[in-house]
Amino acid sequence: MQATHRKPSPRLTRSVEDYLKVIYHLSDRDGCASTGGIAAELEVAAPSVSGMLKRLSEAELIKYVPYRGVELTREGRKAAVKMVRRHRIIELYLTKHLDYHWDNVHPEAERLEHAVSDELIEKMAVVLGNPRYDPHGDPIPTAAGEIEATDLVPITAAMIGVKLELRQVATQEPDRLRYLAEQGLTPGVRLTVTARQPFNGPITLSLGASAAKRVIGTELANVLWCREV
Amino acid sequence: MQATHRKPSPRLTRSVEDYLKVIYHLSDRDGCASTGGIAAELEVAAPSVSGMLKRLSEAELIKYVPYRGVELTREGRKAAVKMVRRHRIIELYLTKHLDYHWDNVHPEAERLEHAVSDELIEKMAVVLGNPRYDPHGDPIPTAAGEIEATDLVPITAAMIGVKLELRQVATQEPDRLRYLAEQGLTPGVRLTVTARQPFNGPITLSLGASAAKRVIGTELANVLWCREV
DNA sequence: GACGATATTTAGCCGAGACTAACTCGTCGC
DNA sequence: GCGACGAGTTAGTCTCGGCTAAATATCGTC
Repeated sequence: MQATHRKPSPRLTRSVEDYLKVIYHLSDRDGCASTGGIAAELEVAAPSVSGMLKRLSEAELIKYVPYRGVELTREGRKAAVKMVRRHRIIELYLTKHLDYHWDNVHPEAERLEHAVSDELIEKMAVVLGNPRYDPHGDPIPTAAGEIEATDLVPITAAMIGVKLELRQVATQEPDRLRYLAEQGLTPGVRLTVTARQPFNGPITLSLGASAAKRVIGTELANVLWCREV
Repeated sequence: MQATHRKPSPRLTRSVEDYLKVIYHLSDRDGCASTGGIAAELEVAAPSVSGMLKRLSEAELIKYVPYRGVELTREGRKAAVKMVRRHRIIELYLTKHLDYHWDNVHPEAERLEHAVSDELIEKMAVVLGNPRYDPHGDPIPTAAGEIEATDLVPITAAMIGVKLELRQVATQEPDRLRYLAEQGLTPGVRLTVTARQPFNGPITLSLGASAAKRVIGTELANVLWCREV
């Protein structure tokens, strides 16, 4: 009788926000989130996760069947998407206005996202012109909580010869990001796969207007998501 | 033998940062910080303060004599001044670049100051041109931890007829700040006290180039700090 | 110099969120 | 259909930073 009619939003703790965000991302990627997966992502021990899942479940932010798995409730998803919006707006703001780069902005955003108010996020969004993508090409959810469904393929799965646009770079590792930027592989660039070696061998790309060649290994190629143009 | 030769800076908690900052401000204002004063400022119960003071003392961030009082150590003061720098840079940044105003910027800065990195603060400082004062006229400590000694008098203590510059507005209350701004009483403005009613009565000011008159009560006048020009 | 008012500390408690050690469930191989 | 193994949970502990109630110290007053 007390659970259905209101939400005073008593401000979630930093930890809770982190768990929700990770559950959201893992569900998105793998279809579900496991205790072990969450533990690995947050770098905590598995029993800590079990404990938190129980609390989140009581707060009705997740649906949790022990030994089975975990799923966000509507409210939990809302909170998670809000964190994603915060994170991506902050990343974009820092790169556009405060001399951060796509390879070092992640940790700063990771801390700020728990401290900013809704008001500040919306002010940043206004200054940025209500942007739709962050520096890595990830879509920014709207203030209402809607997020664009991405329909991208990893470059490793693209057909040879098809004209592609690089849309998303799915890694946070500074070294890789720096290397990719040096190679001109940033969101928005046009490219075509011109060759692919067998047995997960390197992929050859033809890049942009200059048609410059690039050869990259599959490990790196797997973080490059494209769409046909 | 373990205390004198290094400081790995294991990153203070949010609470510790808050306590140090409050102790710094109270010592600055009253000459010393009492348990009760700290408790009132942080809106926690007195025993919570006692407990924290013990911990801070063990961490050698304060010198603490039970029942007597508390004083920052060199290291504690350094940490406190760093928080002051953060707070004031953030306040100025938000007002200059993100459409905040001096009457609503304080709570936002209060949360952000615990989340930002040194790097972000220095980037903000660069964008702001290494500013020396925040929106309320408070001096911003340097990155090295030096803070300008202010030698100001409250307008209630100023002599009649002397030309003054309003330098600092020492309140955070939104209503008061809004009212003062409406009256044109913001840092930098020139003014002269033209009359003062007895028994802590209102003070009459002549303001800026226009010589406009303003009458304000002592309570408000006490937050206006000036220097002779 | 004793007394009462006020400030402060101690004692004991709680919840969040982490940990390790030990137990249990689910699943896969035979 | 039974075991074994790995993933997940329970049990028990810890620290931080709050709280209330009760004890104690300090200080101003007579």
